[in-house]
Amino acid sequence: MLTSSAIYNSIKMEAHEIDWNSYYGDPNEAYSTQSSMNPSMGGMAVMNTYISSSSSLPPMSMSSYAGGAPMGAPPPMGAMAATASVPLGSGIPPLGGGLGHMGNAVSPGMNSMAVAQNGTMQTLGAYSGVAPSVSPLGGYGQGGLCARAPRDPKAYRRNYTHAKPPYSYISLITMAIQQSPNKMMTLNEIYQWIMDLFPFYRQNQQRWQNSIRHSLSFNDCFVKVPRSPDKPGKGSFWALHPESGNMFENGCYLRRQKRFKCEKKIAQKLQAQEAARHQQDASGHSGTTTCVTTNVTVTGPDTATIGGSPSLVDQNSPMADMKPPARTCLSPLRSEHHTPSPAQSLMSVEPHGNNVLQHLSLSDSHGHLKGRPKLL
DNA sequence: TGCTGTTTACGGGTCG
DNA sequence: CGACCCGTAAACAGCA
Repeated sequence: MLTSSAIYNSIKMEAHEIDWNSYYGDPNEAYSTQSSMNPSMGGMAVMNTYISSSSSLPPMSMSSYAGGAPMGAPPPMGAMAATASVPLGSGIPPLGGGLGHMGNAVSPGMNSMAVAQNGTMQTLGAYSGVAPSVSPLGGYGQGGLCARAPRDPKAYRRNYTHAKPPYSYISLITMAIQQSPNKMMTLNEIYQWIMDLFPFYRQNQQRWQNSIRHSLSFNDCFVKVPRSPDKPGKGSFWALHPESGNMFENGCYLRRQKRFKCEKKIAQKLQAQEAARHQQDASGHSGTTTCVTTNVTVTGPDTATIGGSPSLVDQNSPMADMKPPARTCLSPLRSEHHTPSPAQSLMSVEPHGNNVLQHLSLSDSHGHLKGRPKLL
């Protein structure tokens, strides 16, 4: 069984390591850790109530997740441990055995919330180590790091349930997608998943949902998977770019170490801009007979979209050049064991029955992680 | 009409 | 201090 200290040791903290157990010494505190609920939870000792418990969940229509695995009401924490086919803490690698691993290890019947919570369990380890500047806690709860103690700590802690989680939207989306059976979700499912887990996001929905949409579109690490004709509905599925695997290194979901960028996509964008510039130049020199030729290659309606049609992912498509990342398993979303990459997962559910993403695993990658190559 | 998706812009925070 | 990441707002287009 993993002890909380084992989890602490296994996760690279964003900043300082804080012993929340000692801070929340009072088990009756609203924000005490939940290890007392079930000893078998092991590492759950570091879990706090940023994650919604079942009791706090309002009745809401649970959408059916991709793959048809219905998401029921989250079970109590104790039930989670009891229903998990893999005893929590026993088969989980000390590092990198988070969402991705659990998402595949648990029985399909086990609701995805449990998986998510299991996965977040480790994430919260990093969470508890969040730097004051990053955490919504501010200086709160930082023990010796606390710049100014709240006048009424208990009252503060009670509001803590609905405090904003320290995860970026990209992290949340990544977690949501990773925990889904098919490693892809619709926009609405992502909304639901986030709201189910984090009460904070049940308010101001317009604001953060706009950010979610922006994140999905703007970040190359998310790819759109069109619906199959036999699965009509609104919106496409969203999956993780196969190359985006190590955005969150060392289990830290607070801030990406590297930003995933698809080089080919960038190149195409530059080419398009170049072409536009040439065209503008050409029109500006309309008196001349100069013939401007460009090398712009049209690769499809949306270079970030995959699986739309057999011809969509061709050799010119950025997706055609993707391959599963070399997994050294640093993120809790990935497993030491062979967790199917998002691409591999998608292969089994590709809407049109084409192994579109097979391309991804066969050809060289043009995707890369841009940004700080160095870890914390 | 509302949702989904894309894009641009801007400001704040973090890191080397 | 610059580069980068992130959150937010907003405008716009397409679609069910």
